[in-house]
Amino acid sequence: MSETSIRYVRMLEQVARWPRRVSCRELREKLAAEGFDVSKRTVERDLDKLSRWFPIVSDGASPQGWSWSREARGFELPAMSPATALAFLLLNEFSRPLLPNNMQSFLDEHLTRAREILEQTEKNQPGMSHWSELVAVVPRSQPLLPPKGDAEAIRTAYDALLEGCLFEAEYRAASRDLEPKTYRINPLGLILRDNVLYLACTLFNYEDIRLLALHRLGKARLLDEPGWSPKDFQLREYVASGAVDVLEGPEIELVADFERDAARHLSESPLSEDQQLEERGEDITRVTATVRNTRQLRWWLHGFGAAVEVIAPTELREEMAANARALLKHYG
Amino acid sequence: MSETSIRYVRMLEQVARWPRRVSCRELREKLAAEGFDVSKRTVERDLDKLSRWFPIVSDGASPQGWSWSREARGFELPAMSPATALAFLLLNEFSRPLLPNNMQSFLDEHLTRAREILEQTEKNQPGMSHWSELVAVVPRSQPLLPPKGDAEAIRTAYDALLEGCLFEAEYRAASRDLEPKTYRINPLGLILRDNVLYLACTLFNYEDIRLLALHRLGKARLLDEPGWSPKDFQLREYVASGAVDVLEGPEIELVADFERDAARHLSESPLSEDQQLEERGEDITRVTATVRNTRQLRWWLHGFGAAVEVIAPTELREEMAANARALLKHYG
DNA sequence: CGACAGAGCGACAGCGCCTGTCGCATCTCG
DNA sequence: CGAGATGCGACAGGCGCTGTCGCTCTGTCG
Repeated sequence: MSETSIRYVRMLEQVARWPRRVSCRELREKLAAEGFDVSKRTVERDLDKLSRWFPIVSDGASPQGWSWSREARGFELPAMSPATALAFLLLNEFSRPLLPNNMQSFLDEHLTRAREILEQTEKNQPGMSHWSELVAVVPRSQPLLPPKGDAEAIRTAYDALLEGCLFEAEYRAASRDLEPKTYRINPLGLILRDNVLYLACTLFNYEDIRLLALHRLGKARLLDEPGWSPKDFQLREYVASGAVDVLEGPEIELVADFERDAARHLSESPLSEDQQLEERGEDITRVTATVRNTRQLRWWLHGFGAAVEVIAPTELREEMAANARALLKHYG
Repeated sequence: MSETSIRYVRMLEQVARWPRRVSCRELREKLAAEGFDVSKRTVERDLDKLSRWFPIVSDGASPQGWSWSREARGFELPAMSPATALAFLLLNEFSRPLLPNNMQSFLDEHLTRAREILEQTEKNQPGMSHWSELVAVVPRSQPLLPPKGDAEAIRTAYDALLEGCLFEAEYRAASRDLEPKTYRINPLGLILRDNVLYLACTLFNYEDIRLLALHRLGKARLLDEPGWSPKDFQLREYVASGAVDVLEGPEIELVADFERDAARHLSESPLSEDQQLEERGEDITRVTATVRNTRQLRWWLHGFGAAVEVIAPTELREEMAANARALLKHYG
């Protein structure tokens, strides 16, 4: 079989979505690296031909820069299966309130495709409910509205992180009235907490690690300077060290008495691999499990209100007791 | 330009991933529907040619069934951008403990691709940290382990829902010792709650809506009978009606005093569009917002422990007070 | 068991698409 | 202003693609 058709497909792969562009010269080199040895003229002709069938465009400059048009509806091979499309929809419903909206935007093209797939599937199955009627999410936690940010600036931060270079951006501090300040930022990693994305980084030439909330960035531009890593920096260790405000405590042996209804779901979604449930009659289930002693744990236990009584460890029980006394002071 | 190359791409689109298969005859009809009028022989030849360049295989039966091989690494056009790949990674980190594992599996091929994209990007940027060092998630809620289910059975449920037909499966009731029973199931919709997927459906010829936990299904097979909708059934309304155990209450005007640190994140991730914050000195922030009166709301308020005092509405305040008294009884 | 329809596939000839080359116009940058 | 690079029209040759034909094989139905 002629290599021609295959070359076309590879060319389409090499052309990236707008605003990234590729020149004929680069394209020819990349193809050569894959074993397709063709003349410059052929590459030019191919791009011209492909642009008649696919939404790829040239910017008209010299040398020409080719890219997939911004709103091009792409596709994948093999095509997304309807079951996967359904999973995407569910994921979207589920994660919308839990994820920063700028992160959602990265998944949008996949969601668009998922909807197309389902619509197509539906055409063969008239009479069924519409796909949007097939999935629903009952949220686990109180939905909070995700913060809005400057999409352009956030993308720049992603790119800088990936390319390992510095960037410059304005940052509005948390206190509202302060003027935004411009920083030279050396990105080290992304941290997602609740529905806020933080960028771990260093500023200017300082060595200390800072956290910037991505949605407070603005007016960003990439710099042509390589990034660097403070010695021995490891994102996971940094997070585990508690710098992000949530202490990863040591493991403890938790013992707590739950009202039976409250404990029921733990039999299917256990707290830990070694969790044990013990019915103690009179509507009480005793739960024993090895868990990390975190703020989340307290939050979760508090959530049950009076439906749970912590038995051990004693320090935790004492904390819960103190909290109960403080609560009663509020409500007299 | 000849239509030949375009036809190849369309053919690759029509061929689905294993175990779904397509025959030469079907393929020819589909191509004809798209305007590619070619002879049967040509389709046969094309498939043979394409299989030399792409991981598509024939099952050897007669008539032959063609599909993308099971472990084929697909690709998409235009290619996934590195920023999107990073978002996928973050999403995966984030959602792993919150989603049923069977749902994760549907996203696996996209994750594989995301990792490839990042690895390729990294090759041009040596010296940077590895991509897995670029993202971290600090969970918002107590991580529970997602329940494990029969992947095959779950996929069958998805397929039945999409194709609008009945299926048959075993179901293990929540009480462990009961024998699994076999049901004829008419799927109506999927509901995700916490990290458990439920299938809204009717059983046999009954009219009443039931919820089955997907991970308790086993030994499923599609039936060749069309599904049906109970009259006036609407998934969203069904969920909103509180059938899924979480009551969607009416809207209330919540007024509550938070400790200042506890309220800080509400300035960026507000409870509602109309939320108002008011500093009341002495480390107290008063929050006013219109929210739904749900169990989640109580859960969320409880989570703060003594760091929040509900002022209005009075019924809710009374509930919180009662809870405080009950708590103190536990801890003496 | 036999007949028939449909599918797979090798062979072949002709058309037309793809390709490298050449030359000229245009653009960019020093 | 000039050198080097890029864009593109023209052209001829080669070979890849296509429909047709015929043979073989498989599965099905009576």
